[in-house]
Amino acid sequence: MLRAEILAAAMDLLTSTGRQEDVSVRAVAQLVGVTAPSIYMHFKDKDELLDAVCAEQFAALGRAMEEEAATKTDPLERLLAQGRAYVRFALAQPEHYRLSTMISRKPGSVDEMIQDTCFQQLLATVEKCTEAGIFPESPGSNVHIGFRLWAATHGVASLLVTKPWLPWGDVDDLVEQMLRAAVIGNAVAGRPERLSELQDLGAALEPLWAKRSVS
Amino acid sequence: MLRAEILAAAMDLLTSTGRQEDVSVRAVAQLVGVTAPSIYMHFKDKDELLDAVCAEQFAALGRAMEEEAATKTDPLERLLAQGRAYVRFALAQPEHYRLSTMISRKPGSVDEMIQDTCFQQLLATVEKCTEAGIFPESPGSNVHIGFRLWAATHGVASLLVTKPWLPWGDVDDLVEQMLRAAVIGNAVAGRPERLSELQDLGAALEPLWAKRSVS
DNA sequence: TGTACATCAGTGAACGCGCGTTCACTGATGTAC
DNA sequence: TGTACATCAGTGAACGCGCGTTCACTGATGTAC
Repeated sequence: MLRAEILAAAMDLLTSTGRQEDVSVRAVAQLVGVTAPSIYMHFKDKDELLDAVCAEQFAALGRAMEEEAATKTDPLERLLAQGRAYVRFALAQPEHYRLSTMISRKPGSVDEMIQDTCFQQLLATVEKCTEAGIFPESPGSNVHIGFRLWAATHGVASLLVTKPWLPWGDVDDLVEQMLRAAVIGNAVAGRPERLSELQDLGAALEPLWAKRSVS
Repeated sequence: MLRAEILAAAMDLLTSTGRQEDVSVRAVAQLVGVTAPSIYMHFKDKDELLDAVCAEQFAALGRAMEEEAATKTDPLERLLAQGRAYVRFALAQPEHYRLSTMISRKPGSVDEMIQDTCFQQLLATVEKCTEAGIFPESPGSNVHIGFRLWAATHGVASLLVTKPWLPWGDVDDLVEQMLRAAVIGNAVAGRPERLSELQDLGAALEPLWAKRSVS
């Protein structure tokens, strides 16, 4: 038996039961066709197994984002493509997404590095966008923008995953609008002078920069 | 013993252990100073108790948002205030927030109505903003904008709660920027003609409306 | 005022369960001579 | 080619545990006469 088989079984189990708490060492073993103690030949304990599941999940997410982004050359298009891939991926395997992003796993785990890879990918695209003049530039601003775009994307993915029964309307539309609003918002925010170009709309938005400094 | 005492104990336990899975019927009973079976005089089962915890949580969130919003009259200021209150509330009781928004509880539960109350509050402010000309108007657009603003706010709250060790920088700043970007994005998105007012920035953002219709 | 009774919140013991994990073991496989 | 031995993935039984929940019960309190 291979470590990979156990990992695959754990992921399948998460998909088929749809409940993280139903993934027990015993159930995984049974699915592999092996007795429970065998698992411990490949994983120190259950936590290590779940960490591996998360790592695998993030690795796959990274691949999905890369694949989708590869179809575009324009940096802005790439950014949107990555966002779409992210949400689509989350919705395809909701329980995996929940496990990876909504359950606190120890920060020192394997997954952190791979998770970071996903973010680096996003960050690279943000940098390209900044070079193209889409986002404002200041020290560290790309990372901040990256975090905010991630938060926006995660926000919509996460709500769709945990509250699928709400009347979201057309999901593709929601995601598209969400991503665009996030891009536009981050492009314009932090540049009050651009807002004033929007004439009366800029005036309506005036409280956004009137009372607080925007770093 | 009162039902309210049990509820309070359950909420305290969630705070003090910081782990949802440590909230057992037995532990709650012990904290109240009562034996486990007594719980069943006030709650049908564990699920009903957790549902009540969620409901209480959303009720408190609603109060926090209302309180914060009450300090502002300008609709845009109110919107930002509600967002700030939301995130602050989530960060004050991270495990409560996780339980309420990241664990799938049955949609038919008590909490749905109260949860809806929070959203209605946000929606009312969005409507006022639309009337003030901040957001574009089309059938159902206020609800869509409400969902997107919620997603943005939840996104940042949720990441801060589940991944507090990431280098977010100053949290207040992050939240403020996030909320502003969300507002601006939703104000401008869906009105391509406004984007073109942004001159060269508008040109850079051109892919956002060039290839797809924005409803 | 005193007794009999009903009410009912709370008790203590027990149920069956599935869990993660351990341990000494088996038995097939590959290698050395 | 045949025998002796080492390796080691996988086994089966068992451990202790905490869980949600049930059940017949107790014992304090309030009411009726």
